[in-house]
Amino acid sequence: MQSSRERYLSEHLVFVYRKGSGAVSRMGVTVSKRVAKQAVRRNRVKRWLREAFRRLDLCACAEPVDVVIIARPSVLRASFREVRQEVEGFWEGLVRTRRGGC
RNA sequence: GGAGCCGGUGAGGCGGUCGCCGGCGCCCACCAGGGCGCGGGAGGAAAGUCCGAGCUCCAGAGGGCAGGGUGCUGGAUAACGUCCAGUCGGGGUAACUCGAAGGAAAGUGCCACAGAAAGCAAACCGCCGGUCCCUGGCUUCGGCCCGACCGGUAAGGGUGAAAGGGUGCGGUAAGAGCGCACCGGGUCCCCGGUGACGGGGAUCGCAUGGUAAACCCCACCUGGUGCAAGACAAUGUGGAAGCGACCCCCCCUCGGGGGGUCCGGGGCGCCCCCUCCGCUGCUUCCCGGUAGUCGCUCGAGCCCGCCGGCAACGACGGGCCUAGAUGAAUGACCGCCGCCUCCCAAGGGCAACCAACGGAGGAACAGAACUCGGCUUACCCCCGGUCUUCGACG
RNA sequence: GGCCCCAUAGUCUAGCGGUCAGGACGUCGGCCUCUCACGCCGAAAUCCCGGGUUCAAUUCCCGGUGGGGUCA
Repeated sequence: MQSSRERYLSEHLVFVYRKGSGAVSRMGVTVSKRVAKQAVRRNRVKRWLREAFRRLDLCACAEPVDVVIIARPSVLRASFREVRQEVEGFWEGLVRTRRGGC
């Protein structure tokens, strides 16, 4: 995944993605210790990202996509609402190029 | 009312919607798996990994050495560097709290700079006594001062973190435990206490500074390894190295088996005891590949009652089952109630003060990773104590 | 998750408990030179932080913080 050239950057997040190999779109999360030393803060960011991804309309995209979301240290200052908007912004930009249904 | 001390089984509650991870039951399915229902799902520190245990493997965990740890006393405990009760010594007005708190007459080392001198006594300035008159000064010509030499002195000055008990009086040429009083200290005896130690008496003018979180001595404890331990499976007919010497006995054709001595190796610091291995499959190392199942949650467990004990804790009886993930599960949103701080102030009270309604804000530190017992560190707030203290008022 | 190390000028490092914490490279200032280089002189450190032991701590002890290594 890391070798994929397709990337999308937002204020607090980095999205690395490529055409998916499975039947449905999948996602992975990277929250390093650089983001926060405390495990509880890293876990909260991961839960936010998983929750935001779960609420996307995955059927909007023509082909399945694998994406890795990397958190930047600035997410700690953001709220769940902001994080969710960034994920939705990424997904809408992706869907615009690959319109379709399930 | 303010400030504080100690303790705590507390760490918002209820309801709803969408999700996540295990368990149990039923159903569907050849399998992979899926559906429905019920029930469970982070902490007091889950953290740091600083101690102690269980458990695991190293054949055994047996002796010694090295290394490490602990260090007032008595008890608690599976154990501890923890806890409880006390002793002594600091801190605080107090409630209370803190203390690596054995030994410096077993030995060794160190004590920089400064200072005369730093551990054994020692005289730089000074003080005092004696002798001398070469030099200088004064002279009433006897001498005197300065000085030199010899001796006494630890009271004063100065140095230092520290200078051989402290203060006062007497004493003396000047001084000095030289003598006395009080304080401190050593030795011995008696009494109380299991003991640390405390109290009392006698006696010694007092000799031998500090440092052991310097080496060390004494007492006690301690084998290593850590669940990525370890077990089973899956995966390569992969590569390299090792498998010794001699003697005796038996079956006796080649050959095979057993025993002994030495040698080599393993036994996770070293040595010993003991023990295992030394050729047709094992050991060690390297390279490639795979991260599956178990270990994995019922345990020195939690709650209640009662008894023993000042207490830590223990005995008995009854009840309960309370997370098991593996790139790693608890999140998102909404409603109501409750909590804290500040503002406003109806009202209550003799007063200090308290305070309804309303408004604004806040709710910490932090996420199990084999499991327990502690310690340490982080942290808004809340509750309790016939707790302490200060202020105001009656 | 377990275990084990390290921390000293900008960087890499020395440092029996005792004055001014030593050295190399680099940086800055000055001298030398017509200028640069070389050379010479000089400057810059909370010894990671907080306690304790000691007369005295970079050093010894305890507790934190931040880095690094290793183990299926």
